[in-house]
Amino acid sequence: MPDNPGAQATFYEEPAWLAHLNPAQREAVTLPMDSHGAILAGAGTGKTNVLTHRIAYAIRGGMEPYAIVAVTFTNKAAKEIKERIARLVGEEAAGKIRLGTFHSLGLKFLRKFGHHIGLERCETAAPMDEDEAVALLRRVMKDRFPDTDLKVEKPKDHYFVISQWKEQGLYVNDVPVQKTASANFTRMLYAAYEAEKKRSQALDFADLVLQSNFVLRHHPEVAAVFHQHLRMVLVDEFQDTNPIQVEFIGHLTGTGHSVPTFVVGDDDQSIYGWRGADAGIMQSFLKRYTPNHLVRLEQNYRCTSTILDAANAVIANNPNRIGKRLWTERQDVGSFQLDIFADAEAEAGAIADRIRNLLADGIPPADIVVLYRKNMLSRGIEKALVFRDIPYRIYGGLNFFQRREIKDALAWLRLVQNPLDEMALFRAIAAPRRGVGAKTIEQWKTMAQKQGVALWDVLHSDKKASIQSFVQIVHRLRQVYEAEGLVVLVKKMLALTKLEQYYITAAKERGEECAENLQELVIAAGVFHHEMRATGLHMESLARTPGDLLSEFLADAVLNSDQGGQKKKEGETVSLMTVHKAKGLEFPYVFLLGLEDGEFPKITQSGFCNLEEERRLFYVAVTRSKFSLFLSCVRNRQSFGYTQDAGDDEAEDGLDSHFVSRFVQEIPAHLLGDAARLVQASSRKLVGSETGSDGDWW
DNA sequence: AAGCTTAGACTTTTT
DNA sequence: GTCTAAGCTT
Repeated sequence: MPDNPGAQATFYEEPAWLAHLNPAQREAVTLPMDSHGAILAGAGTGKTNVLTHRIAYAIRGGMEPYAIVAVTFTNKAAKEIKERIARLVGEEAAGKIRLGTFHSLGLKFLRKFGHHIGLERCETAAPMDEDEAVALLRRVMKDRFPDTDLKVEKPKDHYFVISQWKEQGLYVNDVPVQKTASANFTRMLYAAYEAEKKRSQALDFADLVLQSNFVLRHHPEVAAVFHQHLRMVLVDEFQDTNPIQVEFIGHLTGTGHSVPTFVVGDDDQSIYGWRGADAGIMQSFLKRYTPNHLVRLEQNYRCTSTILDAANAVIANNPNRIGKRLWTERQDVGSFQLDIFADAEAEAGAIADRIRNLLADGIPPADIVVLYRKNMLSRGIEKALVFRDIPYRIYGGLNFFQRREIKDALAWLRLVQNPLDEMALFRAIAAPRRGVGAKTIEQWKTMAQKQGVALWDVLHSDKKASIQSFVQIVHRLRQVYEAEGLVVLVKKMLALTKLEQYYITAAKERGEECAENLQELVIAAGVFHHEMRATGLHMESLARTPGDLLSEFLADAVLNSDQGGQKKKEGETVSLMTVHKAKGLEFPYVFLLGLEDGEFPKITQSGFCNLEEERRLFYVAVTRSKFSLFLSCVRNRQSFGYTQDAGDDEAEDGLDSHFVSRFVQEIPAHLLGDAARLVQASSRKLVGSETGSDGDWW
């Protein structure tokens, strides 16, 4: 390193700006720049701080910002990291770092190099969302396998399996012959799905990474450009990466992993196994990327010792950990309690009351979060909060860009961006209705095929007035966009298509809401425009193509779909989210509800349960709390409008038997106080029920 | 082709 | 209970 000052400059020992870091953090930040590093960072141990300081350390040492790639798992994390780096090295340098999620980096890559896989107009490409991908598969099934009963062979199920294969890195020809007829049918569908996708120039989520890998594999000259220019690759939340993402990283770091790679993660917080992530990925990194340094961050700055004791005790039940134990210097106790309610209504009411009291005591709403295992559980709390006039914000669930009216509007925008987008065409032409249905489209399709032209060209020769006006609107909007930009385009689109009036009359009670959402879309476009202006490029990337605003906006609507469209501002509301969404976040007051065994851990109807992953999920939930943690469960929880009893026999103190989550029972009794007695009463039935270490357990 | 009615699914987590 | 898709009617 010393004899190569140009590329790596001088890295001094413990500069003053690193003085506030603890020894382990400082060691991680200042690891030799020419070796790989794996940072095992427990919850609340300053993981992001280490990552951002490592980047700043490199830049201050003379590394060019654009020689650094940093990959995160969510857009939110990318944004936060960028802001924090900006504070360390300034906006300009921070803006040059190639930072983004795997998917946004993959998209940027394909926008530049997609022509290698036959992607036309690749520079403005955008992926389909999941609904569209499933719809495409359904169409394939109908066209190619018309005898299939779609109620038996559900498109969604097949899409799920195909996605799993793709996340594992299996291309069509890599999937082995399956054991069951149904699985082999999926295998056939995979090929047909890929063919149709290619024909219609569409991409699904997995393609963003998988197809990028394909290009990098088969075009070493492209890959070479990256590892020649890159000096450092960093991966956040490395425990959640799946095989195709690991391969993507491998392509960037080059043959023999010549580019120093710095991964940060926590095997105890690996909660995306269902998406192909392998909790053992940290271990295999240590084997494959050598030489390397492993640094453990175990001092926790977030939680009280009570909460840490509980979290450590629960996670200790997982075998196969790299192993670490969080500790804190904090002496304050906060509060930690469990409540058991009769039903979900009582639970929601009690939580909402408690939140109201906290707010009355002057606690800012932004300090409070309600966490749950699955989105559906937000409903009860929502109701209770609305009843008490408490402002809240739901993260995740059905998001803004997935609403029907918004998707219709986006279809118009997509058509303006690319008239050859057939899916957008079908959607836009029916919103509002203009006398075109399945039959007409079939005719057009055959006509297009016969003449060897695009569907869009066929529309031009149609003499019907409604079709002509449709075509005219698209052309007119294109001119509007080119002359006046994105925001005016969205406004004019609503005006010319009369979508708002259409929904007000057609959607009845929901009409007003639809119209409001469409107005919200104008605002979202304005915000997006503003952000792009402010930051130069929204998604910094490997392939920094300038890209036009419309195609960036459309891609953002798919890749970053949970942002935007929320009327209440962040910071003024209580937060509601799933535990998955909460990873990486922290709140002084955390409510964790729905802690019934079978719900959390989730046990499927077939009896399957990935107990270790569920336990990690519980560990993530508990360690979000900076001060207070309120756990709760109910004896009866309704689902689908029906009441289901939790247990059929009763313990002597009137409680149903096995309903409290086994994870709660793994918490040392002395930490739970009064509630421990109740838990113990319900735990007798559970003794010995845990058989296997993971996977199926009964 | 559009609008209405009904049947069935959804409920694990997300880019 | 709520939402969507398929089926039936106009």
